[in-house]
Amino acid sequence: MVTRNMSNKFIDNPLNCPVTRTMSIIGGKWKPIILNCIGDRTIRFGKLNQIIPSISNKVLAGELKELEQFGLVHRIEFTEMPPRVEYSLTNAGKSLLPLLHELANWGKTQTAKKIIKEFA
Amino acid sequence: MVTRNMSNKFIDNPLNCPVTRTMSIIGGKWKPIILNCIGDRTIRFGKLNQIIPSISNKVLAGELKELEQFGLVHRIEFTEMPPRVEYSLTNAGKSLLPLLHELANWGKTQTAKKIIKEFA
DNA sequence: AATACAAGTAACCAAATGGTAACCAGAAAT
DNA sequence: ATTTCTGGTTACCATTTGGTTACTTGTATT
Repeated sequence: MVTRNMSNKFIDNPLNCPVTRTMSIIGGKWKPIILNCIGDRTIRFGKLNQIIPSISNKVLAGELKELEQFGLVHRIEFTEMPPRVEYSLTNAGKSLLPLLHELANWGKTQTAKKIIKEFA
Repeated sequence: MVTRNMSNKFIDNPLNCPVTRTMSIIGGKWKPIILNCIGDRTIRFGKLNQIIPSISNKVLAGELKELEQFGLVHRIEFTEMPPRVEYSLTNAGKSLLPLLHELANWGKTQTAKKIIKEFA
């Protein structure tokens, strides 16, 4: 199995393609939104759930756990009752912010809005 | 259903979130790779299939059809035998190139490579 | 007469993803 | 005594996505 990218370099495996790597890390329905929502602040689980009410807490918990395993998100658990958990981006996570910003910017264009309007 | 983005604006529908819009247009396993592979050139179906051998021609055909419907890809069919079809990016499609470039760049970082190595 | 070519399509199947609803802990407030 | 608070987990189900194989078309070559 051989993949070749735009500059005609051979790639023996899809994960050697940089675009594929990025997408397999932050692709999916919720990850970029979550990362973007955390941004530069420290935020509690419940607050995230408020800001993105259309995500179920099961899925939110799962995505956050994955992002934490990837080292993109930092999780601090306070052993209180009721529990408190705070999330923030690690430096690796913050390195994604410019990309996420571009993602958001393109989504603001008329082009994007028109496509969504027509097909969603 | 109400979503609020980083700047704390309310969003009554996930598709009012720019990040979600972009992801629902170019997200998925293959679309960003295909767009990036087309880039600034005109390219035949078979050539794309050579460059991305790990995609089945059924899926490649489907993704290209969607991208064409979105107005991101231009398709010219020559009525010859055997058939010839050429794909290129429309201006709307080309407006994605900076974003795709950023996507690729982040995928080239050590951070990305390390995550892939550990979890794929 | 059979085979190859390019660009798909059709039928079918497997896996990943996402969603729902119920439940848990242990202290504090009603 | 019951309800509330938070940050989850579990079991289960539906949808979406992606993948495999075989087939088509008309001309040209072996």
